Formats: sequence, C-alpha cells, structure tokens
Amino acid sequence: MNSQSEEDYLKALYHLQMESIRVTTNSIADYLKMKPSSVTDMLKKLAEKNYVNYQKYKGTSLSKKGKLVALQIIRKHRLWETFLVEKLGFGWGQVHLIAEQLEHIKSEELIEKLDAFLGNPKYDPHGDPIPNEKGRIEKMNQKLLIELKQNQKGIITGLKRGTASLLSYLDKENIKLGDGVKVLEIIEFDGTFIVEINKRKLTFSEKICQNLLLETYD
Amino acid sequence: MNSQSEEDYLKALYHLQMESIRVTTNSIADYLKMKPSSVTDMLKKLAEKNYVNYQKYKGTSLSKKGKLVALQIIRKHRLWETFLVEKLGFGWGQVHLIAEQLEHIKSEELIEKLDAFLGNPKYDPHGDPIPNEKGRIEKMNQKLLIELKQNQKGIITGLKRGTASLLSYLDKENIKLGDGVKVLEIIEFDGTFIVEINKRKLTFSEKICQNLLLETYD
DNA sequence: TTTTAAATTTAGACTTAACTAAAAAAATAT
DNA sequence: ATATTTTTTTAGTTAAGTCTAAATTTAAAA
Repeated sequence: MNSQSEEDYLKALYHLQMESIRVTTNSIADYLKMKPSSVTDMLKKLAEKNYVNYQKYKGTSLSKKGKLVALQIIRKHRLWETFLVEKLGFGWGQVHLIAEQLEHIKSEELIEKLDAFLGNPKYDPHGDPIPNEKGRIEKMNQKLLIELKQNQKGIITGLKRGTASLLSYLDKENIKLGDGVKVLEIIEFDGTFIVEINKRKLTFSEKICQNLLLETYD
Repeated sequence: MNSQSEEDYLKALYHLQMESIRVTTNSIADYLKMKPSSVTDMLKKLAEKNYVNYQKYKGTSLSKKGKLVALQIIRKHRLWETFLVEKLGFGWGQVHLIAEQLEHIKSEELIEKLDAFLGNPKYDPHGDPIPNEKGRIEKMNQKLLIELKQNQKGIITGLKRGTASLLSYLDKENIKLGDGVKVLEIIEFDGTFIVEINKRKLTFSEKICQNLLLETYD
C-alpha cells in the first residue's frame, strides 16, 4: 500500500514525463511545490520500492511498475472528476481540488463500480482520456477545431490548458463534452468557423477554434 | 482544518458519548485500537483547540464546537454510505471501510451536492439518521417490528447490531431500507408476523421481528 | 581550461502521530 | 485504612515527510 505522498510523486512523474524525457529533481519540486531536498529523499524511497529508476544527479524515470500505479491514480482522478461534473453538477473548473483528494481513496471495487455507474466513460470532463484498470489509454485522434476542413466532424473532448475563460462561454451556450461538431463553413477573411452543434448553427472566432480540442474519426 | 486523526478521535468521542456520559481514556483507546498514552496526547491537543473538555484523570467530553465537527463527519460518512449502496450497488455490509475514507474528504460544496443528488435522505443504509449541515439529527421514533400491533405501519430503517446474517436474507427477498411495512396479522402461537411489504405478503419469524428496526409515525 | 553558477544531494532539525516503559493517580479489595 | 490493582499520564523513542543550510556535483561562461 502506498502513501498519499508517494502517489502524488508518481503522478507528478507521469505528467512530467509526458513533456520531456529527462525529469529533473527541480522540475518535480516545482510541480509539487516542494523543496528539491525533499524530492531527493522521496525519489530514493521510490527507487527502493522499484517504482522509479533513479541515479544521483542523473534524473529520474518511472519504472513499468511505477507507471502502472501512476496511471491507476490518474484513472481514479478522472473518473471522480467525471462523477463530480456529470452527476453532481459541478462546473469543469471546480473539480480538480476535490478529485485530488478522492483519487487517494483505496478500493478497487469502488472504482470499478464507479466506472460502471458513469457508463464506462472514455474521457473526463476536461477531455483527457481515462486509462482502463490495466493502465491502458485509448489512443486518440485529437485535433484542434482549427485544423478541421469544411464538412469534417468531431467530438468535443476538451480545451487547451490555460483557457479557463472559454469555459464560461461554452457553459453559457450549453455546449458540453461529448457534443458532436460539424464544420459547415470556414470564412476565409477572418478564419471564423460556422459549425453545427446539437442541431444549432453557431459561429466560432478563430481564437475559439485554436483552443477547442476534438476527437476525430479519420 | 483538522487532521484525519483528529476527526477520527472526535467521531469516536461522539459515539462513545452516546453510550455513557463519562468517556474514559481507555475506552477511546479500545475503540480506536490505540494505546492509552496516544489517546492522552491527542486529548490534550483537542482540548487546546477547544474541541473537548478534558481534565487529567477525570474523563473527557465533547465541547459544543467538537460535537458539531463530529456530527459533520458523521453526516459525511452516512451520505457516502448511502451513495455507495443506492447508486453504486454495494451491499449494506461492504461500505463501512470505504465510507471511513470518504468521510475525510474536505469540501462543503461536495457534501451539499451529494446530499441533493441522493434526494436529501434522512437515513443511511444501516438505518442511522443523517445529521443536517448544522449537525441536527431528526429525532426519530424507532421501534422493533416486534413492538408493533396489528395494522400498524412503519418504514424499515435498519437492523439491530450484530445481525449481519439477516442482511443476506433481506437482500434476497429484495427488501430495502425505506420500504414500508404494514402488520397484517400476528400469529399468537409462535409470534410469527404476516406483513405487507411492497404489495407483497410475507411471513417473518419472531426472531426476525426482534431485529428489524422501523420508523413509526405515531 | 579554469572559474562561476546552477542543480542536486547530504546532514541535521522539526512536526505529527504513533509507540514502550515507567511513574503517578484513582479505584478496589483486604 | 492500608495495600493492591487498574487507569491514566509522563517521558522518551520512532517513522514519515517535510524543511534549511551546507556540501558536492554538473553545467555554463569567460
């Protein structure tokens, strides 16, 4: 059984590995808002348990075992976020801190039942994919709306990071994750998209299209 | 913000106070499976924070403030248990350990939304009442089925402690908390009850009637 | 290539919440 | 009323996970 703190480190490692191959002690400290010396201590402990490959001064990477644990925590996090948004009616932006706590609840059965209750969702409310019990992530064909051509279709799976203000607009327009989008027309002059969502015709500025993520079926 | 450990102590205090006015250090240690010396340490800390009235060698009681915190944790515990049983399909007996973890999640909003999602239940799956946000517990008129007379009605709210084997029987018969019960007839000879539940006529042995708790409206 | 700066680790300290063993107080029995 | 037992507290220890400050290693600049 792993401690909450260990789980936080493994999750951080996973996210940092997505962005760069070499994960440094300082980057972990930054991410977790801790001091580098604390990180060194924990990395030694995780290496002892074979969760990470760690060599003094040389950076760290998750072992197979560590990656699996990380993915299982991410699975829990994203399932809880889905629950909070879909069932309890939280907004996209409010759920992270709560899911951060819920992801540490220990019970396999709970997660499997929650997954079923939610209808085995593939994506969480931010459009991030939910790993399965074995840590497998459905590979997805994710694109920005702006990359689509006329008549192409997709399903809204999320936003680019750091575009929270777009959320409230989408909420107001009652546009949700999983909604289908079809590009009806692209105005050359200013890059505006005319799209169809839920049988409604809508106009999206170029800026919106640069930040809206879709899953496409090509 | 209180630690998980502090919350466990306050909850224990509350439960022990239900049974006897004077709560001793040893009884708390017993309840929480800890050593008395550890309990003494924590009681000092809780007294410092004004959660308990503690005087060396003289026993402990919850302060008003402490009691409120305890009731709020119990509220969370029982709401989560209700969620696990009603929504996720856990059995009555499986939920305690998981709720023990969930009760420490910190978010007022989460609990209010969960409460609403569950339809503001008054009782948890064990038939224990759920305190409201302010720590108020609906006083209830709880009786054993065996205390009812012919034609009296009630709502199933739980079982007496230590009768887990009855659970599987009730589950099999598809009898749930909140189901209404009406006493149709009492057989004098052996104390058997003929009752109506969900429009079905059922026969309960005297032993079952001694262990089934009901809320009555008299 | 040597010097300087940045990153990382080590060493030692602190906090929380447990523990054991011994001392002190209260309760019980003779 | 005194002795014995039980309960409770005190004192000191431990483990996890953090921190600061100093030392060491690696990377960058002159």
